Amino acid sequence: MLKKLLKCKSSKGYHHGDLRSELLNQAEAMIVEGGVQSVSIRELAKRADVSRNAPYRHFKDKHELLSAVAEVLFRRFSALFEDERLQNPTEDPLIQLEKMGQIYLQFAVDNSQLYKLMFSEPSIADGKIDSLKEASDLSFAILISGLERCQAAGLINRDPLELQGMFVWSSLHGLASILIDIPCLPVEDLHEMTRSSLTMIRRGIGAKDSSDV
Amino acid sequence: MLKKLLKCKSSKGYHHGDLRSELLNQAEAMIVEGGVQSVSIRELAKRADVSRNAPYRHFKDKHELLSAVAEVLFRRFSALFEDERLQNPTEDPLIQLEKMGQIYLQFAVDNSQLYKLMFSEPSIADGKIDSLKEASDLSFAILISGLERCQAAGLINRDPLELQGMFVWSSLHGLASILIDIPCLPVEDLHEMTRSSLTMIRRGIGAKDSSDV
DNA sequence: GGGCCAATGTTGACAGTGTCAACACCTTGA
DNA sequence: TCAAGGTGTTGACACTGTCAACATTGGCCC
Repeated sequence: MLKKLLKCKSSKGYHHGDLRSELLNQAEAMIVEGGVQSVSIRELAKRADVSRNAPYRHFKDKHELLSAVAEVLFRRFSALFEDERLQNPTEDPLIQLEKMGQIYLQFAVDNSQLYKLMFSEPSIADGKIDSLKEASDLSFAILISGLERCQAAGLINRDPLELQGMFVWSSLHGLASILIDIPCLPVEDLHEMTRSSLTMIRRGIGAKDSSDV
Repeated sequence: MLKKLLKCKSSKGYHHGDLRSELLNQAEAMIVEGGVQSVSIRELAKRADVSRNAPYRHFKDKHELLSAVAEVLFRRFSALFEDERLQNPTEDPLIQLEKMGQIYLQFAVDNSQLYKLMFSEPSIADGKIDSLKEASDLSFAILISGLERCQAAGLINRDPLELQGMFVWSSLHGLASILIDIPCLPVEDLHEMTRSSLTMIRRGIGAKDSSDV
């Protein structure tokens, strides 16, 4: 076992040592460079310095490979939110929620190709890959718990958590998708757009007074 | 010209008559059946009963073909909203807006594969295809004008129209995308989910009272 | 230690794909 | 009538995902 770790990536023998991880990393790099479309198993294998069909020893097919990448991303994504909360544990939960929103959009814009993969791939959809579903549920659970604390503190309405979570997530995901897919807006506007959207998520578009900027 | 129309789709000669439309229709059908992924130029040509490279006389490449399909869809999409407004021209603009929201989500769910194409294809993104950009802008313009009327009637806040439109569109698009890509929710919930989202778009998640169901 | 077994990597093969180039046919306008 | 150009066809190429058969290795039991 120790030997395996030591050997990893050094003196290339017949066995690679940690090909699975290597493939995931290279696939991610390829996606960043040219989008999901640009990923081919053969090119991927070439990058990992391995023969064209080696990846099939670690992933049933291309779809399973991409799903695995998506899973890694969802976990990294969730970790961003966890970190935020761990660093400021006593903060006003509503402010924490807003920060999460900013983190969400920043991640999506900074990693647009990766973000697209996370949702576009028909991967969460077919319940085939349990670990992926689990990883994406985790992100949602963190959002829900944030909303729960806000409700407990009387900072937001006591609507059903699922519906509220769905709405917040929708709004963020929608904005992220639009910013990514229709990049007519200069990136500098991201901050204004984000702030404005978060404000509207809080107070909606309508009626009542709007005296809080 | 008349001859061309008459000949269209009858006695197949060397020239098809209206291959471009035929290709668009068949492509749409293929997308509905198996998603964008399932569309191949060759299979498409086979369906149109024409040799494999004939499509290239009408579309530079596959991307341009799919963009053309997307354009058709955007125009059909916009027409749905226009129809709604034309049928009830004097209605309360806020109610009109809510109806548009329902139409939006219904279309997205009923035509999930087509809806995905409209946004997922890197088509609006690269400004290459002007007519597509124009078609998608049209949808947004209709939304904006709806919001404008609501503002004029004092039914919603007088926030900048672009920001407001962006927020509403984000929320709808996000919900649509999630419902499509993560179909864990039974379809019966669509109505409840839609209603809840539209309510939250109006009054947000937070603070103030929430005494209006 | 020796030898077997499963895991891992490799090569051959095949059908399918997008797309370019060269050719065939047909409609139309001068 | 006939040339031109729009439209459809066929050949060719490089590339892809993936199956099947084979090669090599590391680890485990005797």
